[in-house]
Amino acid sequence: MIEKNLGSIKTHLQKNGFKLTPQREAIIQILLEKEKEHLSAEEFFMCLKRTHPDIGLATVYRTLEILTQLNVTKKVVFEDGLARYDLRREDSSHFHHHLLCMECGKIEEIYEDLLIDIEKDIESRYRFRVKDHRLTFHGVCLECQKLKGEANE
Amino acid sequence: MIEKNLGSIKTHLQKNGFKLTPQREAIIQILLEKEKEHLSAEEFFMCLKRTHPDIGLATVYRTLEILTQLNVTKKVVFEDGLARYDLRREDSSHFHHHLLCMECGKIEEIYEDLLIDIEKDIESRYRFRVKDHRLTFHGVCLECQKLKGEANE
DNA sequence: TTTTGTGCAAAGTTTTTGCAATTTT
DNA sequence: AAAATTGCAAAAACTTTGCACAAAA
Repeated sequence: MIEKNLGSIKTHLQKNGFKLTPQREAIIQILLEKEKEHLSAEEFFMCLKRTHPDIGLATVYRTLEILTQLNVTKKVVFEDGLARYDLRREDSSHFHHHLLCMECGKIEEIYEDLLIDIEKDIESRYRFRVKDHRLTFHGVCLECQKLKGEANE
Repeated sequence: MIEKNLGSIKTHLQKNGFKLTPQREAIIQILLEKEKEHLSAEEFFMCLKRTHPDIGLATVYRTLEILTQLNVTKKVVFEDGLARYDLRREDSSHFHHHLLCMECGKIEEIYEDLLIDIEKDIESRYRFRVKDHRLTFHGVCLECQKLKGEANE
């Protein structure tokens, strides 16, 4: 339902009774531009400084909260405790996982649904209605493996 | 390697050059007692108040950090941003996932490795050396489904 | 014109740190 | 005795909130 373009997100906001402000638009713009990054509120704020020097950090937080509520973004918190906001690819599905390098801190994204069968299994065996998930693999990325001169096990 | 009993964790601490203090012992005790809960540092602190009224919150944080470093505990952060510390079942494996109810906030644990094949796949296709993972399903637990009078879809 | 949103500053939370005193080994 | 650990209070880091003013519908 939600496409990853400015227009549809704007429409979606309005349909839900939210007003369209330049600040919100700018934040959505960043979201689309930096789709593969995993920006924190502070980082959004920094990105916006150039084009919107007057925007307040509180507005960034408030907007990201609305977008998360509207299922446009997904709030993800890793073990550092920082909240990050990722654009959701589609509305109903949730194919989106992370590979977090323990050496350099880099975060890669994976866009595959690895969990379809597992979710079905959880639903039937635990009688838990699954709506979403968070899956992150912690490990060492290829670059850091090379740097450490690791032999392939 | 690490068993879930006080003695072995104490030995493990000592082997790694950490001293054995009553505070640390008390924290490990709570960890073992409340194994199925997902206590934050503050909650550990509260639990300890009765038996160790003089313990400082900073000590709780410091000890939990050491235990995490030694792979005795696993730090888990959900979307509320609060750090929680779970006892690891075993040292090398990592069979431990969560079901987080979006209605009542309850956290259930699952002790099955659902991800063995997926991890192998990630290792070979992304060349990412997987060391650990975090998997949480967000959804509605059975009790809340009943409360809401949901029909089974 | 009514309602919602904004920026700012202040307050709230959670976690970390510096340091003198204390405890472990 | 030497080294590590503790509690406390202060600081840091991140996020939320109150409010008067501004902007959108």
